[in-house]
Amino acid sequence: MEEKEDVFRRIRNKSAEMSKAQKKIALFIERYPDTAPFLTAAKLAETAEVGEATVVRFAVFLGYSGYSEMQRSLQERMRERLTTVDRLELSEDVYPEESHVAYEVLNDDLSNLKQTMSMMNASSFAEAVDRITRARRIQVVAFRSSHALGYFLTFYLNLLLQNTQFIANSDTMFERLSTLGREDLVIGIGFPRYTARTVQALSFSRIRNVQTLALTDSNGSPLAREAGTYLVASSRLPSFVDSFTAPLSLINALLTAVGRNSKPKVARRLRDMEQLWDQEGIYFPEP
Amino acid sequence: MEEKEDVFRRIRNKSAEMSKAQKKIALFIERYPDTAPFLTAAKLAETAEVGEATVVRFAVFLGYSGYSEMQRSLQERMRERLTTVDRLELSEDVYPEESHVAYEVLNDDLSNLKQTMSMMNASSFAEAVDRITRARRIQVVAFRSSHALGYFLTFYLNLLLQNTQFIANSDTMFERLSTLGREDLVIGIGFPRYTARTVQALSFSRIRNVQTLALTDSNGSPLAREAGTYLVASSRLPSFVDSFTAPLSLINALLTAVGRNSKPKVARRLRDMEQLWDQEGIYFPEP
DNA sequence: CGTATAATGAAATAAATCATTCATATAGTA
DNA sequence: TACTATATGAATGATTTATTTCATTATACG
Repeated sequence: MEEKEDVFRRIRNKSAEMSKAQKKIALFIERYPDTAPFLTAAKLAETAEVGEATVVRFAVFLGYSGYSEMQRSLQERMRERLTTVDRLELSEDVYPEESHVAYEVLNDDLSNLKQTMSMMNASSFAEAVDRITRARRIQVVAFRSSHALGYFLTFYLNLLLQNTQFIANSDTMFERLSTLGREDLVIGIGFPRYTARTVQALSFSRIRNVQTLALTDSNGSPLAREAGTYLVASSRLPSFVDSFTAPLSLINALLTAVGRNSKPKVARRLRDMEQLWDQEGIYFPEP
Repeated sequence: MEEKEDVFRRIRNKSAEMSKAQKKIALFIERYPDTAPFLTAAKLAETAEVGEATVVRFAVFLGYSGYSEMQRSLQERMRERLTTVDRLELSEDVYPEESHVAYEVLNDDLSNLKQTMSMMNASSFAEAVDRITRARRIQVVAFRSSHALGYFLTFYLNLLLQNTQFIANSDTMFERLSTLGREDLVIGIGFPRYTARTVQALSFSRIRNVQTLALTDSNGSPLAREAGTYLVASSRLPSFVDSFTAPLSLINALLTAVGRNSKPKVARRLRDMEQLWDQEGIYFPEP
């Protein structure tokens, strides 16, 4: 089969010899591949903050006869992407052998997310957000493969509230837990096969009247039994790996909610960070 | 919020009062929803075998100001189709106020996954799996919020291959990278705002003929430019958090593929680990 | 069957969009 | 720093595309 010379490949091949303004255009197209195909040359120029003529020259530079031809190519490519996604729902066998696994797994994670959405308990979620927002100190407990989730949650909670610590190995766990009181919160994260220590952390804290929140995979999980509030996210995959995709998304949701909830305190801090990011970044404004 | 009045709904509502030629147009749009948005009025007229004027009148008949507006509506709809999951459209209203954020975020992560699937490059994926499988030693480089992803990937690669190390702070990075050779692999993970060190790790390694693989958010990412092979996963959220849901799912896919690739070796290893875990009581006993 | 009414499409006109020009700005080099 | 080569964008011209007009054809109805 003929080598596929779509816009994105051409951009990649020629990116070395691009001028400043051309790079702006390239970056925009790459970052917004489903907006670009519909834009007129003028609109694209405006959004990428370059002159209209430069956009046209960019198309020629990539080897097209003009802007129109490049646009058609972008549209063609978008149509292909769409059929790829749609076909997925029909049959998995259509995909080339070498990437079949990828579609399988991503598709299962799609299901995990949908499942999680439909199982979501609104009041538990609200309660979780409330507890996090009010807590004096927060300890996140997550071992082994859940470590990644715990780290992520801790990282962002500290960005928001500056009161969170991460317990990632069990050596000093109980010492640290025993410093907590009833205004503090322990967040335990555990998925099959559940780590015994995480369950212990929750029950230990609950007995001592420390608030507890669990992120786990089902209502029947041992963590759910021990925690004052718990949230559920599916993690099944036809693989030896457990999928933390849905739990991670749930954590995104929690963080976003906490961020919006504690507006006055957090808002300025976030705005400062945004500014910092803007200054340092080479990002395009959203289309 | 205003009821979503897309072209297809309008067509259905008005199909009773359509004339013969209008029915032709409606049928074409419904049958070729991913071609129609790109056609000019003349082309659409030709393909549907009606006059050009009739096409324009059809748009007005549906309540648009003209053909252009209908076309924009079709394009809008097409863009949404690429990311939105139809089945869930209903449930938005079902979500109560207090957990609406959750709905929003999880739904956006669904979009991210879908987007990632549609952008997936099959041959790059296969190449990535191959490089991981063949590598003598693997170094994973991931800083700041990508840390969680890096940790997760390292954790499982070690489970599978026992040859992976994680570079999470930059102090000793170059020392460690300089011990690698052409049979080794560096995996860089970076999302906006990209950490300069991660990019440096990749370019440093590439120059020294060490194999490189990047996980990043778009073709335009600086990591993509530096890496021998790169995989793309969307990470956009309307929040201060970046979403690593799709990247995580991609990592799941990589791990699963690597696991299946090296079956006999891995299977025994996994069995051994299970035994070990059982003996040490790391995991909570299954009920 | 004949007339009134609505629908249709080819062609003319209006609007939008693309491509080119040229004066100015920027980057690279001696 | 001054000079050259290159890149850039506002303005203009060319082309494509949408809309309107109007003569013709199809349809409904007494």
